Amino acid sequence: MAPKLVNVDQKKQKIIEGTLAALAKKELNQLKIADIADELDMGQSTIYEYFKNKDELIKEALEYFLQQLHVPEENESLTALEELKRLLKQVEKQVKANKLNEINLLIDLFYQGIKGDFNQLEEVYKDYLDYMEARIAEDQKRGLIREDINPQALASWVGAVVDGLGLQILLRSEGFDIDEVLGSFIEAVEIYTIKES
Amino acid sequence: MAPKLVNVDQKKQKIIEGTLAALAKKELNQLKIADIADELDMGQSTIYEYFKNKDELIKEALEYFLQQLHVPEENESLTALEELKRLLKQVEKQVKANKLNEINLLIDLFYQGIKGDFNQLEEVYKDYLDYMEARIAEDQKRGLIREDINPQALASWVGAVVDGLGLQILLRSEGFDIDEVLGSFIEAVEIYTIKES
Amino acid sequence: MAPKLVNVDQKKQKIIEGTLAALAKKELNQLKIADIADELDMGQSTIYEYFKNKDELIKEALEYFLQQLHVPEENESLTALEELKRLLKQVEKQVKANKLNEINLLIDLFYQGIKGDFNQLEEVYKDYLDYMEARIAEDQKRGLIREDINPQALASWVGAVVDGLGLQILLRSEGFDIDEVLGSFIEAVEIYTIKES
Amino acid sequence: MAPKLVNVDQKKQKIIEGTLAALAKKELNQLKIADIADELDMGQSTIYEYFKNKDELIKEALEYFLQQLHVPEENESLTALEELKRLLKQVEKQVKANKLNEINLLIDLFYQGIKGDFNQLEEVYKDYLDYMEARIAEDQKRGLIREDINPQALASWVGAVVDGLGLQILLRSEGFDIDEVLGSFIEAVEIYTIKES
DNA sequence: AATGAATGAGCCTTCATTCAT
DNA sequence: AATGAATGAAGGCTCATTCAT
Repeated sequence: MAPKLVNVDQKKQKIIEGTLAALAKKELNQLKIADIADELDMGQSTIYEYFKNKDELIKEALEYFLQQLHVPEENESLTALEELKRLLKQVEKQVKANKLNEINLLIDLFYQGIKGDFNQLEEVYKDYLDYMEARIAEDQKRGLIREDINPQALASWVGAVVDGLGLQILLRSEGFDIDEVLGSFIEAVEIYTIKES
Repeated sequence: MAPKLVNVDQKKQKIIEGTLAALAKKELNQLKIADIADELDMGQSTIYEYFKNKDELIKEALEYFLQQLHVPEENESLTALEELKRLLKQVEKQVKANKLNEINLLIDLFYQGIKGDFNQLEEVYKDYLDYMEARIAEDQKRGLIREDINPQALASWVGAVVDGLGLQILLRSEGFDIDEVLGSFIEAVEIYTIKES
Repeated sequence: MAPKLVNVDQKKQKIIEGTLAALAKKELNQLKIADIADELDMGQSTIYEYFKNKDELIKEALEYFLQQLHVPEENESLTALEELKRLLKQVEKQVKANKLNEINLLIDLFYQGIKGDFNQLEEVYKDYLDYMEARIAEDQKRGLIREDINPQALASWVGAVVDGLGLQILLRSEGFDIDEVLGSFIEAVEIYTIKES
Repeated sequence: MAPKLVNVDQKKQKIIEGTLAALAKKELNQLKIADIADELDMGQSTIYEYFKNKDELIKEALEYFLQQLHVPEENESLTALEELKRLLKQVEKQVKANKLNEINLLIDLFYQGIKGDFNQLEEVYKDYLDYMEARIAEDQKRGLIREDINPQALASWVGAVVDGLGLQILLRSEGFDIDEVLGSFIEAVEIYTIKES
């Protein structure tokens, strides 16, 4: 009679999900181990059977969260502009669905990343900009985007707007018409990039 | 007969500066009163003679920091584009002078603001965007900017790019050519806004 | 498999008793959490697992102490005079057993109550006087006590003497013959209350 | 030109009065040196020029307060009953004038005395009971009080009632008819003590 | 003599983490 | 494997007291 074996990874996964669920209710700033244990209906010490310490858990949870945001592979055939629209639409959707939690969590994530407590972010962020840069370069080959544009530079500030808008959304409770803003931005990018005949 | 008199505001100022200096060495997250006292070579309790509590001190320090970033009044005659260039130049200067501390502190500031621990930020940020919006609207009157552009929307995403680039600067240690990025961005804004004859 | 289980109420009880024991050695005024923890040979933080804060603990400890002083229900058939004698006998016993700690603690209790830091006392004290008043009224019905006596007034000053004597006992180290005092007082009450034929 | 000399005792007196004034507004428990300095409109450190430390100041202030309560010498020809009535009348007056501050301060005083932080009290209290005892003994000689009463015992419980009533007054906000209580008590003492013919 | 300024010692409380079952 | 129980370490804040002028 083999003892009941629990798949460790499965359990870690559960705890990570509980952590994210707890983060949806409380700032990372003041998230306690007790909150996570409560969320999971589990003893605090159990968490320590699967994670060395709180930092480790938070790190893995944020990593997992990042992965889930990742661009689906199937989209790789999109043009840069389409990809940007897709991305902005996603932001718009989150705002309209009032799922500010996710944006909020992203802010935490950036914060941790910048502060050096979450090195994964740098890598992931770079991957994301590289991906955007690759789309742009390809579009240039296809003749959809002016060749004299530096793909890396464009990817950089286009990516920046997404992050910056995230901040604004959280910061400005009123007088923020997201449709107008996104529309205006897209238009500017189109005018700037599109090869004039 | 007369005991030593200290200019209270001056002393508060000193403590605030010490706080900012301490913040240059340690995250706001984990900044202790002891750190500030050490930085100032002063007893912890002395700080409490001038500030009600830690939160108050942090708040005033961040406020002071914000004020120093503020646009000089004399610039009010700048066009929107000039103002944007001025702003970007300031960012560029900070980066090149390797004064990342300031940007870093700005990040803390945003973070605190978003988390609701520093309400001033919302106001200041709104002021800033309003200012930019006013510049744009005026330029439209002067015929420098296309009239069909929504000033608020433009101000919004232009501001977002600046913020987003700040994040990127801190996040990407290499492969980030700031001149290229800023140049490209400025160019896009020019093309988008300039009234075609 | 099963972790150590502790009866929470039992543990709280232990801590309360430790608190009272610590109070026997140190004034409530200057009783520190550390004193209680030391008394119990326990970490300070453990106390906070069972009590929200120091005030709460003190409150519950004093409540418990008060309860233990409470009149046994079986005595409810006593006459007012018998009840008074019982009460005074209890005081006498405490004095002779040199259990001044208890009286001392009562003083703390009164002090806290008067200062408004321990609202229970007012209630308990009122209950006690009400009980005495009821005994008196009943005795009046039975014809044991003169009807023209105001039961509430009598209960009031009879109760007062008990408290006042407590003070005296603690204050006067010598020249205090408790038997004489109690005897004299009882006699006065008898003469005053007994219905003359 | 002689330097301005301040009568030290006069200054100490002022500080003591300020302390009592401050005590009228705040519990002894939580009276800070700063409160006293504020009350006197004086720097904290000045107090330390006249008193070694806080304890010393409090002690002297309470002593002064006690002295002021003292029985006027001219009353020494009163009978015990008259003296008791005078005392109770004083209590009644304080209650009706809503000058609970004084009673409150007396409580503090007793508390400090009992706790051993204010040894003067024991002495003063003993003096007071001795005085009452002497009155009683004299009345016995004059034939006003039954000779078989132990003067010390009577003085003791009569004093106790007065103290106990002070506690009750502070403790019971309502349902306390002071006239009734004092009347009943006086009556009992009269009946008990008066020599029956 | 007077006092503004500075401060060290101390206490309550929180929380991540360990231990014992 | 799971967890209830225990706790050490740390930090914010108060306040009596001292120092320098």
